[in-house]
Amino acid sequence: MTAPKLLSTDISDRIAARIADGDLMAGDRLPSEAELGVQFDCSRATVREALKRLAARNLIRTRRGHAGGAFVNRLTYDAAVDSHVATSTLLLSMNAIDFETAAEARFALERACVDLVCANHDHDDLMAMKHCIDRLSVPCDDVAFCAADVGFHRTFVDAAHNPVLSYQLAGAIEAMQPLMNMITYRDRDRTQILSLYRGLANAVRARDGAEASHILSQLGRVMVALFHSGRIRRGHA
Amino acid sequence: MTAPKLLSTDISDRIAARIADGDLMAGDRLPSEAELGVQFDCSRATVREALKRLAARNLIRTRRGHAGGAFVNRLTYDAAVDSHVATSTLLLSMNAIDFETAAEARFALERACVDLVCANHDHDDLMAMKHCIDRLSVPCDDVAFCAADVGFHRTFVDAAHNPVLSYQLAGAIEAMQPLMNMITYRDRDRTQILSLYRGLANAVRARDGAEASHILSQLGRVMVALFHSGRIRRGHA
DNA sequence: GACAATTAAATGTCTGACAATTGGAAATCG
DNA sequence: CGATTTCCAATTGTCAGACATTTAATTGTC
Repeated sequence: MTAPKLLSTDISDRIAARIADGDLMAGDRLPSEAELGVQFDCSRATVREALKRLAARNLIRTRRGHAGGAFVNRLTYDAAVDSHVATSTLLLSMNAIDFETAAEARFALERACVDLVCANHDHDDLMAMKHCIDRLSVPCDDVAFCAADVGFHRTFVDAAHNPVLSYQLAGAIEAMQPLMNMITYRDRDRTQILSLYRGLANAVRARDGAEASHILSQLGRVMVALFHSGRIRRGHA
Repeated sequence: MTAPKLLSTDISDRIAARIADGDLMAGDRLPSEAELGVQFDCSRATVREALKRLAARNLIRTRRGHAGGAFVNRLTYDAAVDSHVATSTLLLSMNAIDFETAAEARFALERACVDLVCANHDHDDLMAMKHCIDRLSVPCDDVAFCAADVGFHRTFVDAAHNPVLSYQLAGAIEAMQPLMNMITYRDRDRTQILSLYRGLANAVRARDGAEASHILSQLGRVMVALFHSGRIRRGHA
């Protein structure tokens, strides 16, 4: 007694399999909804529900009009990052992950980038990091500070010049933002964090991986300490 | 002139936002399709398309029958890993990532786990790693070898005892399997890899992070060399 | 040849209906 | 009274047909 598969899920699974197998390539056009209805021997409404599933997974996009229809999507890095971030955020929020676990994972992952960042970064990366630090230096509310903070970390990761790494890390970094948003930063907290960021940027410039790694570990400890020092706002944005 | 949002996507986005905000909690029941149709002033068909989108993203599940309806899902780690793996696999396959880039990212990420694995592993983890090595030691075809290989790496990562890390890494590890499946392993290749795995397991047992990290770097180089040595099968499974 | 009107093809939405499933309530039987 | 069966109502799953909307190609006109 397996689950009696619903018709619409069966259809979407079959089409998804053809895409994953490379049978349907990016850019290919699927038959029209009416034709698919004939092929799968079901109504257009059922086909549509199957297509909506695929569209939600970013596997296809639909265009209306004369030469419209459903087309197999090329999955871009941006779309994949969006999807990854959304899933990660929901996972953390729905499973009551404690801050230590999330922070431990995040800073471990960022340390994983250190060697590549030191090896591959260029002048533009350093400028981008400096720009983020400048943004963090001006007075602003906690939410804006956290948003700029996320920007700094993503800039750091991108400096590894490895898109797969950037994609994977984006999920970990962005998903932590809701947790970080709960922290109320005092001025001296911000000063301390900024000082560590400047140190990190300098270590990267000097291509000193050991120092950069060390600073990231410190950062992790500082964030956990901040979180546990009681300065927690309740009721997120 | 932003994109003229479709009604059904607008509805699914609004419901998704309520879930992400914690307004709708796991287990909560949404109004029936008919009621939602009244609320959003649209037909049931449109509501259904919106709900199918949410179902495809694992945000809700639907039950038929008397006390049925759409219920907010608790996003489990397993479901999140499945989604992450599917997205990562598609991303790599559709964007023609070169093996170096993917391998560089993967082994960097695994090195990120080394310290935690050495610190947190227990006896069960060591046994699980040994079991995977045993499976890799028996003669088998390349596909089975790769599958067992994936098992070893996931066991290693899980030994860090950080579910967030396991979740993130699963995407990187599993997504590389199709690329790994293209390699044809000679006996001496397998011997070399197994020897490195045994060394890794021993380093973990000895909680020697530096040695484990070193072995992982070696592994990365070996895999890239194997891939570039011309022993590539074409036409994946 | 350039521009406007027409048209055809396709998706987006609506309406109404029926089938399938499920949980609970009512009826029945021991 | 208690256990079992039957029935019923609520809800999703599917179907059929229609109309609205959008878009690109075609045709017609100047």
